[in-house]
Order: sequence, then structure tokens, then C-alpha cells
Amino acid sequence: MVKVQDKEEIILKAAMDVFVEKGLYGAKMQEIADKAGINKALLHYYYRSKNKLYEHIFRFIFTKITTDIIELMNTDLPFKEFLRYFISKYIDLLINNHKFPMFIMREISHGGKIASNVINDVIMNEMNCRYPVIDIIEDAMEKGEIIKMDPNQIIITVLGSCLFYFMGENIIRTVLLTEKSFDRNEFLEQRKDAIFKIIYYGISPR
Amino acid sequence: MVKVQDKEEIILKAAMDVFVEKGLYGAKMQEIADKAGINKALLHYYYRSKNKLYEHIFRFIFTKITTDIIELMNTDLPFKEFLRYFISKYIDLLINNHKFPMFIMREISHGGKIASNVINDVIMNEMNCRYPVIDIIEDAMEKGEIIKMDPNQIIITVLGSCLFYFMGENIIRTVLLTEKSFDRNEFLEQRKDAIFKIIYYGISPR
DNA sequence: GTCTATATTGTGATAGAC
DNA sequence: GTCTATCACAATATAGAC
Repeated sequence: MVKVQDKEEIILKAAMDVFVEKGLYGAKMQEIADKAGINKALLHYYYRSKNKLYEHIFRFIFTKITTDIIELMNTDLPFKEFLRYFISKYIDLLINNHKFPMFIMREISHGGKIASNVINDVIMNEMNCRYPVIDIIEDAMEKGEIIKMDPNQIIITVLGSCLFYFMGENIIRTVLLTEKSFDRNEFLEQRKDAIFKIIYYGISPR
Repeated sequence: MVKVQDKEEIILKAAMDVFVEKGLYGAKMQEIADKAGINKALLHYYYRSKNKLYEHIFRFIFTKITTDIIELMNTDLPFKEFLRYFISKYIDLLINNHKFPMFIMREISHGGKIASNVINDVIMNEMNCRYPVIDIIEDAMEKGEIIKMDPNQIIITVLGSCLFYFMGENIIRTVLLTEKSFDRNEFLEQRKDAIFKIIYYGISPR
């Protein structure tokens, strides 16, 4: 006999797969039920409605990604090592959750209630403090290790450089990385190094 | 009396707004009809089905963005000026079409037939040549103006750095750029300069 | 808890008058 | 070309037996 705990996890896993792949409107309860090996009625028994199930999934994924990133930033490495570490670990994170950024961004770009509720909750809980990254960056600027500029510009450049491959992988591999012998793992290892070098030396004094 | 040409444009504009905002499944024919000031029946009179209308819109937007970008790359400026020019103009392009990247990426990430058909068509027509950017970059490498690395790494870093703000604007402005006095235009002008400086000096010899 | 069967609603699409 | 009315079906949700 399967425990409730396990069954709920099976449902959640199935729902996650379908929602992440197709979004709220593209996903169908029937498909989720099929994938979980149950029927639609049981889906409604566990989670009263499609919207509630979706919100559950969105909250779970958004919280996971957010806490993972905050975890990565919670370090006392000096700036250069911190930057290298963050980029490397963040890309590892994305390799293991490569469809999450698109899923989250898609939902947020709609600007619906579900996303904004969850975001507000998570930000209240996890982010009610000044980000340590800003401090790390400003500290490095004062020491003269990197040039002075708006720290947000640096952060957005790092995140964008890491995320873009995963959000646009299909089109990037269609128009840019078209070689048959393309090795994704190898490329992403090189990507870690390239992002670090470009950005670190790009903000170093010259 | 309104000309057919005009009416079709009104419908297309309405459909574009709704599809871009909500995607294929989130968009409803009723909403498009309302926004265009007509009824559903007329929508089907002009464009036989929702899918055909959607494909029309997707093809239009994808073609526009692609040709605009190719246009930007069609220059004989020396590398440094080319990079500055491209980043500046590309961000201008995104300011005027800030929802298009998310729309295109969302569709492509689904990997449906509509997107892949259009992409194949456009690539066949517009991109059946080696990209001039690659040549510009490799030329600069050989001259020793920039360090040697995979040109794709540079391209993806530039594109990601430019695109990320627009794809994630909602969340970026919620968690990062939270000041009430935030000036979007000013920030984006600074962004052009920041991206150029970080990347250009990041790939310069040291 | 789990199922089958069914109700209910939403939505794409069409018929037919004007 | 444009409309109202309606169809047909897909999808969410519930009722009720077991």
C-alpha cells in the first residue's frame, strides 16, 4: 500500500512536469492525472482546483530557486573567488533545473495574482534584509579591486549571462550552436569560465 | 467606411497584444475580438482559426525581430565601435518591443510545430549565410584587439546581458531595482554603457 | 481514498440572416 | 463584410458508489 505522503509526491511531480513544460493554460488536468497514474477526480480530491495545484507548484519552485540562490550568496569569500564560485554553482543549479527559469519568468511576465502573491510571501520571508551581494560588491569597489559602477548593473549582467543560455536553449542551438558534435556539458563548463573572465576583467581597474 | 486593409491591421494589432501578453493558450478569441471592436465570427472570417491567427502573429514578430537584428549586424564598423553600436541599438530595439523576447522564447521553449516551422522558414530565407558577426569577432581576435575565445561565448554574453532586463523586468524591479525614484529610461541608458564596458574590457588583452 | 459517471462551464468554430 | 445565435467539444469540477 502506498502512503499518502508518497502519493502526494507522485502527483506533485507529475503536475510539476506538466505545468513547467506547458504553463498554466497549456497544461491539462487529464495529462497530469495520466502522468501520475490516477484519474482526474482524485486530483481534485487532493488539490481542490487546477489553480490551487498550480499555485502550489509555482510556490514550491519559486521558493526552491530563491533559497538556492540566497544560499549561494551566503559566503564570506573574497570578491574574486565569490564571483567565480557563484557563477559556477549557479550554472550547476541551472543545469539541474533548466526549465525552471522559463517557467518562473513566463508566469511573472503575465503579472497574474498567483505569481505576485507567492513572490510577496517569499520576499517577506527570505529577503527582508539587505542583500549581502550588494555589500560584497561595494566592499570590493571601495578597496579598488573593481571599478565603481551601479552594483545592479553587475548583478544583472551576471544573472543574464548565466540564465540566457537556459532560457533560450532551443533557439540558441538552432541558430548559433549548430555543430553536430556540440557537447552541451563541455560548452557549459567553458561558459562558466567565459562568464567569469569577461565580467571579472570587465569590471577590474585598467 | 473602413478599408479592409485597415480592419485587418486593427485585428492584427489586437491579436498581437493579446497573444504577446498571454500566449497561445492563455489568449482567448473573445478578448481579441473585443479589443478589435468586432465579434468572434468576424475574427474567424478573416483568419480561419485561432492557430492560423497565432501563427500569423508569431511569424510576423519573429521575422521582424530577426531582420532587425540582422540589420544591426550588417555594418563595417571596426570591432569596438561595432560592439558599442550593436548594444545601444539592440537595447533601443528592445525598449520599443519589450514584450517580444519573452513571447518568442515562451513559444520556442514549448517546442511546438508553429514555432519550428516559422523558424525554419526565416532561417532559410534570412540566414543562409555565415553570420558576419562571427567574422567581425574572429577578425578582431586575429588582430589581437581582443583575446581568443569561442565567439559564441561572447555573443551569448552580449545577448543575455541585453535581453535579461526585458525578459525579467517584473521580477527585477520587484527584488532588485526597488527604489521609488527609479528612472527606467535613465537606467537603460546606463545599461548600454555598462554592458559595453564590461564586455569590451572583459575580452580585451590584459 | 479511489473510482465511474455526469454535471457545468468555457471556448473555438459555424450557420444563416442582413 | 458584419452580425446574432448556436453548435460542438474540450476541460474543469462534482456526485455518489465502493
